[in-house]
Amino acid sequence: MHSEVVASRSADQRDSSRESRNGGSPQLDAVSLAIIQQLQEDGRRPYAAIGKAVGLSEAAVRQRVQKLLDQGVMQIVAVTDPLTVGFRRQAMVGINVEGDVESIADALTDMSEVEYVVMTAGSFDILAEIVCEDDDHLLDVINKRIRALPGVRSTESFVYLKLKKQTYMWGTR
Amino acid sequence: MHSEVVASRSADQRDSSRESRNGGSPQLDAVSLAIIQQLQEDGRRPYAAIGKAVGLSEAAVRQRVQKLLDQGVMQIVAVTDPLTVGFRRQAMVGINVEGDVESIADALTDMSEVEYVVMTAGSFDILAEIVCEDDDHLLDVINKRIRALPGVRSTESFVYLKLKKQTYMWGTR
DNA sequence: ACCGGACCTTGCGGATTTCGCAGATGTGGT
DNA sequence: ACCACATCTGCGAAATCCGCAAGGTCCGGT
Repeated sequence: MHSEVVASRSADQRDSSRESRNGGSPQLDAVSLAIIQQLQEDGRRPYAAIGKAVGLSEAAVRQRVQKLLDQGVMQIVAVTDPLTVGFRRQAMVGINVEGDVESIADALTDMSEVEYVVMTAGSFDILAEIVCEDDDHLLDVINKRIRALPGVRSTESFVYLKLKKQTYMWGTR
Repeated sequence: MHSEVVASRSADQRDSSRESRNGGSPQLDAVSLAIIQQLQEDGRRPYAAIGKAVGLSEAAVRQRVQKLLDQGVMQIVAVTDPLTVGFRRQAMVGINVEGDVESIADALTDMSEVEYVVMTAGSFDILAEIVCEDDDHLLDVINKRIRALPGVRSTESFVYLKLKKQTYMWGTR
């Protein structure tokens, strides 16, 4: 039979009851974690190779991956460096709102230039990341479109000077 | 022969000289953009299917994708929802620095809990996103590790209440 | 006008991967 | 004990990947 992790597999599986002690919706066991880890290194890695690495058959890996995708636990996608794709201006915008915060957040979500929207506790109600082609574009989005939303009390912008880190390695620790 | 886009293909390719008017380092033409778009929808989509969609042969798509990966223009990876993977506390931290900003940014980059680091213009010198398992963990990272860095003058935290949008759709517009 | 380079196409096998299904195996509920 | 359910394994069959070779076209340089 194949390799390293195999011996302890059946035990590991039973562990899934324990792992499910995370509060997340569809509980993840150690094996699924390992699979995700593999796919975080290379989203196109073949199922057989993953199976060998985590101690599962090719078919089993396939089923797990499919379920993880169906459940929305993960997705396999191409991610790009905004700079090389022609977006030269980015900014984080802190927003303060009067009235319904969530409806403002929804409005931001509908803007294609807005890459990231999160409601927060602290001196901002919402943080939104904006990706634009140039300064004009950025100015337009912030001043004409965001500030124009009814209920937006104030905004503060943090223009990106240099992106130092950007990982997609959740669950890898 | 195959299908829709074929007729206008040779013309499209010649357009690539125009598209290269973006300032990005390794200029991207419209076809590569379209390929990226396909892989943003499904990172495992077969080359033949992509070729049909963008009007290229399977072999050509294969070569392009390989080059895009080699050049670091894009990567194909699994991305997960932090919540379901067991990280229940996230925050954005604004940091003010005295002295060398970049060395502080580098120090943050080395922390595994720090998912995102960017140097900014505005009332913060650095923004860092932190992903933690629970409140204790978050508190530890912010108070014990970040504030402990020599040169960090002050920090302000924005704990995430609700993530509303998170896309990886750059270049898709 | 000519050549070289970059890129695409078509075509082709062979190795690899994907995919569906049937047959274990283990677990929990009644 | 027995059944329902979930999961894993083990296959072939089909599809995909991958390298390679032989052109073709367009462009820029000399």
